[in-house]
Amino acid sequence: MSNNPTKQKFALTTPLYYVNALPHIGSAYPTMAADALARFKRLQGHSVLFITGTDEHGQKIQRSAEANGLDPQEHCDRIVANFDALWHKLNIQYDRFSRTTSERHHAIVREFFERVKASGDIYLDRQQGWYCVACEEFKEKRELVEGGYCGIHTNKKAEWRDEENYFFKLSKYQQKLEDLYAKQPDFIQPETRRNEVLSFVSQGLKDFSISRVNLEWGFPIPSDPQHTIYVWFDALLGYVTALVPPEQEPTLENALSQWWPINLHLIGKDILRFHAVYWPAMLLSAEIPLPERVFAHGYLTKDGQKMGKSLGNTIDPFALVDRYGADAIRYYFLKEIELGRDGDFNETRFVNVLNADIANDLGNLLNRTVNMVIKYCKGSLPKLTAEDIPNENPLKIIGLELGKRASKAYESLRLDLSCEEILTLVRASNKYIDETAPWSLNKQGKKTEVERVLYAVLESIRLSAYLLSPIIPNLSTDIYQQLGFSIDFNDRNSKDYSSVFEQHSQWGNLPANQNLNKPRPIFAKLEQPEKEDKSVPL
RNA sequence: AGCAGCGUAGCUUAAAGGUAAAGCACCAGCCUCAUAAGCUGGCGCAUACGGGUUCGACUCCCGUCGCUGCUACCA
Repeated sequence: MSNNPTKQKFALTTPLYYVNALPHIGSAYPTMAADALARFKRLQGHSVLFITGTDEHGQKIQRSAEANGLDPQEHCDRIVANFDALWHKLNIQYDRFSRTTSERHHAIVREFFERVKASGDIYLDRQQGWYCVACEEFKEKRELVEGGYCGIHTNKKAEWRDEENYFFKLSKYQQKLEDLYAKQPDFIQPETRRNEVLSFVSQGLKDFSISRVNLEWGFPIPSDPQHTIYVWFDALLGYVTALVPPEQEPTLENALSQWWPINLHLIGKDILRFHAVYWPAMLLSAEIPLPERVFAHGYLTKDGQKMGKSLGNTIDPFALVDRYGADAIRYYFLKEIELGRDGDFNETRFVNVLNADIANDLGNLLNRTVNMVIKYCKGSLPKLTAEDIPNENPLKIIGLELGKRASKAYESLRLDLSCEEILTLVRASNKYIDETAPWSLNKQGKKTEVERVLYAVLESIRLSAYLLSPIIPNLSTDIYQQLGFSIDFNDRNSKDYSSVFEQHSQWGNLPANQNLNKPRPIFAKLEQPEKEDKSVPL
């Protein structure tokens, strides 16, 4: 009866977040999505490695630290603690937290650099031009405003620099990259992002510089410590470092032996090029197999507007979780926004969605049904199995297809669609109750019919909770426990549910005679936020 | 500026030539097992605008307006 296929491996990453400031909703969003996918894969019985982490080098970090009177490392440690705290608040179950300031990472960076150098893809060249310290980059003359100030940082005067930098021969990989995109059409997702990359690459690739002089906070170029390795040959390797089991030596061999190639890099669209062009080229140079998929998520707006410090409309993820709880936040961002597109946060909409879907449709459904079981069936599940429910039963019809449909949606990172699919069963269940009216059946003494109805509904709730557990693990656990299970969806190692996806994702899995627990609302209805005084601004 | 994409009911989205759909919000009716939840119905008289192709266009073509993204080193 062992239904345990060979464990498939699945490794995925979030971006390694830059620690120049406290974590914001823009970091929380992809991390929640990645967590949901990781949980789904674990649910399917896959062996999962979920990597997140931080990118901690660069002049900006050094500056931020100085501004706060801190040593850079101390500064990083503090910010990292905040990231970690937020991940815990949001119930993010990462497996590895990769920090680019770790010694282990240094070792990987060094080794990787040498590999690429050995391929003849690194060379020293002179770079001259106007340099903006704030941007940390060279500017074209046309990008400067009057007086030689940076166009972006108009209070910063660009400095003339004439310096030697190390370069990576990206140009050499033009054809190989184009072959890759053609051969692996799914390498870059979604489609619009892929098209952007294709168009970019087709314009012809130029080598890019991978070192800076006058940059202290970073790793030195191994053979030439005057130079510091600049972002991409440092940060991207953070994914690789994370693959080394903690007890093993940080070598490329150890890193690549078990979990490579990474199956999914979930990133923001701002760093698409680096993941979809630079990164595969670097790996080709180092003769390392390529990741499977790079998926760029969209950006968030608040009430239809770009978020920004200057606008003063940022969303504080800590405050949001404190106010509404992790599951509510996860649900909103994952269900209401398609991952590959831009999306909006609006508190009124947030409250409406949570109340409608979670408090009313799902929460109340559970509550009303468990109550009926207690009243009409003495508190334990009917002695029935799925075979006792006719195939024409509307819930059975939907339920039997749901596992497949939801899985397909999860696989393609359409978490929104997955939720929507599941909700159709939830809604149908409420409708089914009204149509069959178990309270009337009970009065008429039709015990068997009451039991069938309640069984069908409870099983539908069970399946819905199961399939939603990657998104709302706490609520799913709560539902399962009221249904009499002792399963905790936050228990990563639970043998109770991992590896038995085939059964649990199937409608008809509810055990007969199980004792239900006392019904209590799983999610209290939210109040609409105070209406802001919206004085017309015109 | 060039290239690409988008613009559907108050909101979020569906519908890739054939009577424009769903959820939320709002209103009414019904029910009572339930978290004033649920069910039914209604409202909203929605395809940015202007042309064109077609028997027929949200869908294809052209133009206008608006928004977004990309156009190399934005950690």
